[in-house]
Amino acid sequence: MTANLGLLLRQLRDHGPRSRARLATDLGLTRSSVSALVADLESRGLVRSAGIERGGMGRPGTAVELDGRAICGIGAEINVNHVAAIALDLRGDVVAEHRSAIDAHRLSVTEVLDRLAELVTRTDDDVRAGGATTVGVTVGVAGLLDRERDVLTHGPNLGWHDVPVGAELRGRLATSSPVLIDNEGNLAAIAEARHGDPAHQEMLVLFGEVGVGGGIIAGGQLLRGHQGYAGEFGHMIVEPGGRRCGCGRVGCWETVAGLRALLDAAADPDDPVRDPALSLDDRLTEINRRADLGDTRTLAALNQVGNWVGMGAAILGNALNPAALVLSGYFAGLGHHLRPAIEEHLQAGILAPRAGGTRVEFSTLGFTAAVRGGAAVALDLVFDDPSLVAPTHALAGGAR
Amino acid sequence: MTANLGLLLRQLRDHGPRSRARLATDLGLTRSSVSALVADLESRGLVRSAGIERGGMGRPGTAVELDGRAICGIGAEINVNHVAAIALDLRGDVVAEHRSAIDAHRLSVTEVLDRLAELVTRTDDDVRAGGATTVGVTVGVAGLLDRERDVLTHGPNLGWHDVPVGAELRGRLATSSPVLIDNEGNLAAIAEARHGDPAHQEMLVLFGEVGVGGGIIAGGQLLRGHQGYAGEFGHMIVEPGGRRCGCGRVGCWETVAGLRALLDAAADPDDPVRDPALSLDDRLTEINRRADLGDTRTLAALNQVGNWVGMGAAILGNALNPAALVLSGYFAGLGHHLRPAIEEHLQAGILAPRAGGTRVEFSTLGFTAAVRGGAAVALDLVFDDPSLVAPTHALAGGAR
DNA sequence: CCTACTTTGTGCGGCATCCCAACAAATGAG
DNA sequence: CTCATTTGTTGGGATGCCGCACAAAGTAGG
Repeated sequence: MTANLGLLLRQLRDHGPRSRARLATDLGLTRSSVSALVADLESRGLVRSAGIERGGMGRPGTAVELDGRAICGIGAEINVNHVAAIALDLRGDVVAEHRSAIDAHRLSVTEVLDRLAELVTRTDDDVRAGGATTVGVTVGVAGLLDRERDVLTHGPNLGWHDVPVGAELRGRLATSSPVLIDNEGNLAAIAEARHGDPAHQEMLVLFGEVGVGGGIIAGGQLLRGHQGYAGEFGHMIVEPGGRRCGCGRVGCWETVAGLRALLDAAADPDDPVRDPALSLDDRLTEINRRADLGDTRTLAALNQVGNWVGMGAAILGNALNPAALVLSGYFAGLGHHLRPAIEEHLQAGILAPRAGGTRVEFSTLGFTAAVRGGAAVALDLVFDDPSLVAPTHALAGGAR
Repeated sequence: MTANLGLLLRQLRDHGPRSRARLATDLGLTRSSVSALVADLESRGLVRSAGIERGGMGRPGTAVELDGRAICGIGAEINVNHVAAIALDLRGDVVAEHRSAIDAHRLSVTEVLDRLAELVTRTDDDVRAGGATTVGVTVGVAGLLDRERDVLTHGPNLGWHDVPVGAELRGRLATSSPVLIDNEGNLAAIAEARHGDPAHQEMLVLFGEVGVGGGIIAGGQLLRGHQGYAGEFGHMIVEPGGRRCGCGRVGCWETVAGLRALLDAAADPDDPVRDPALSLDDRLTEINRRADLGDTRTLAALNQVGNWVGMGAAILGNALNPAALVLSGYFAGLGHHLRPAIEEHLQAGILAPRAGGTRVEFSTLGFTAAVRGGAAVALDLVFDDPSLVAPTHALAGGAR
């Protein structure tokens, strides 16, 4: 069984370096089994020794830690304003990162895919230059995917329909490693789950940009739903008879909690913070500045959006009872000013006492969450079955 | 590894009797392994031969099926109007059933628990009389549970607070088998998942009574959330500034989709369909009768409730993308008249094309869903680890 | 400094589980 | 009646894990 190999690797990822003896008690295995497993993983270059670990009486242990030098996973992203790619090693450290600003509405599908393929190729070259191997590529796309047919069926924000992103990219990359496609919000959720407190096996991630998406982490794993459409929080109808949404319906959550709703309330149309030509980070910084100075209109807008975010989050909190509500994307950048309204509505709207123990957290990953999640999905191939990585030294046994 | 033992048992449960060869291809094992596993399970009395299975060329196979005679699981329920217990065998067939009408508001906690314990004891006696063994008891309660401390913390409908239901019942039962407690709506969801199409590994169950509860089935398993409070759909706030709810808040879903909302809209206060002394089944039958006759007030009330049910379900559908939306409890009894409004709002409110493939179904389990789910949870102990059941014949190997 | 004790990591025999290959059994096709 | 096909069983072998014993490397205390 190769299962315990992955189990051990995950334990090191989620809880950091530790001795073989500690691993044995943590995983319910014997020390001898762990020794054998560690030797196997070491021969594949996935773990290494990390110095002596003193602790009280008895012989000190030699800590084992993840070794990031052997393999990498690549995550990529196609968004309205940019394409990007990142490579993470087994430890989750950034090995390479490339990003390119685009305007998806002015470029053809082919051109966008060409750009992305170039970024991924450059990233893969960086990985190889470092002596590592890429085990997989996962591309996040803003839209609804048919993961069985490997096609982006509806990408309203991109203006794309029925694009076989995976196949197109595979053709351009000429790589042997698997190329997967996934939903942008889902990947962001995976990244937050990896990056946050590992005790939070149940979390709800809200990713705010122009739209509002996200993902549900249940039992430590992403909840995808029947056709992979789970997490389309932005289109929950929370205000019947409210504003019209880009999706054609009326009263969707993202019409009151999305970036546009905030900007409409906070600034006049000719205000620079509403200029799409400026970088989003700069615009958010300006909004924060105004709020810090006590500008009433800005504060009112933030309060209003925070109220709506909290209301929607409370609905989801009653349904899902997450341990943490992670706010990512533009929500994170304005977290300080949004928190009071969000927490107030969460407390008020959730049945369970003290909001069911749901903590409100703001992401520190910024807008790289989606690509990081993509890389994590690629790396999961190895965490699921470490025997995929061939042994390097001619040491112990063959590759299964 | 005992894992494949349970895997095989589940396969038989979910997909019916089949030959060893078929099991081998289904599960990705070899025929020889399956033979050994079946022999093991047979020695424990969990499976048996079920005649010859002809199919085309070659030697016919001997089908293997679940054997219900060895063990049973017991499910029980504490509700405002009744306590109940049921015993299901491994096949899911009803072996014994007992029910007792009560009024929880007029009885003390002790009296209610005494009543329930008596029902469970009688059910267990029936199981034993049939020559079977009870492997576990699961009690469903209408309220919020702290499953770690094994306590019902908040049961507003029952008027209970901080009652250690599990411990109290264990004291009264003097049985060695484990006694678990769980949320009523969650257990109903589990029962629906077992009873419905096994392909529906992702489903959303709404259980309507005075309150509205339910559960989320994701990946074939119940989603419990951080503290086990997931599925409290009734208290999602869908109508800010709406009606006051029993929970103290305003605009909860169950104030517009619960039984009381329907009755308020459909009948005057002195109408017999609003008489709590009459059985709920009879009152629902009367409502159906009026609707069938075309009574405009009744139809309008059903339409209005159906609209709210559909709206709430659409919110959850966007978040969860289930394969099926199962309506249970009083929704099921009025399914015929509720369906059009529900489906209309589901189609309108879900972003994914054709509502993400979510089918609307009405439960056929009636108000027994919760107890059946409880029994199923108890039986899961065996499906998780069939080696818990000691071999009966002095045949092959010891019990691990 | 030396001994007793504690904890870590490794080597070896044994057991359980599963796969592979071969073979007997039961049936349909010709 | 013979052959092809599929099923179920048997025995040999590989693998992964456990249990146990033992060496290694430290602390505590005299």
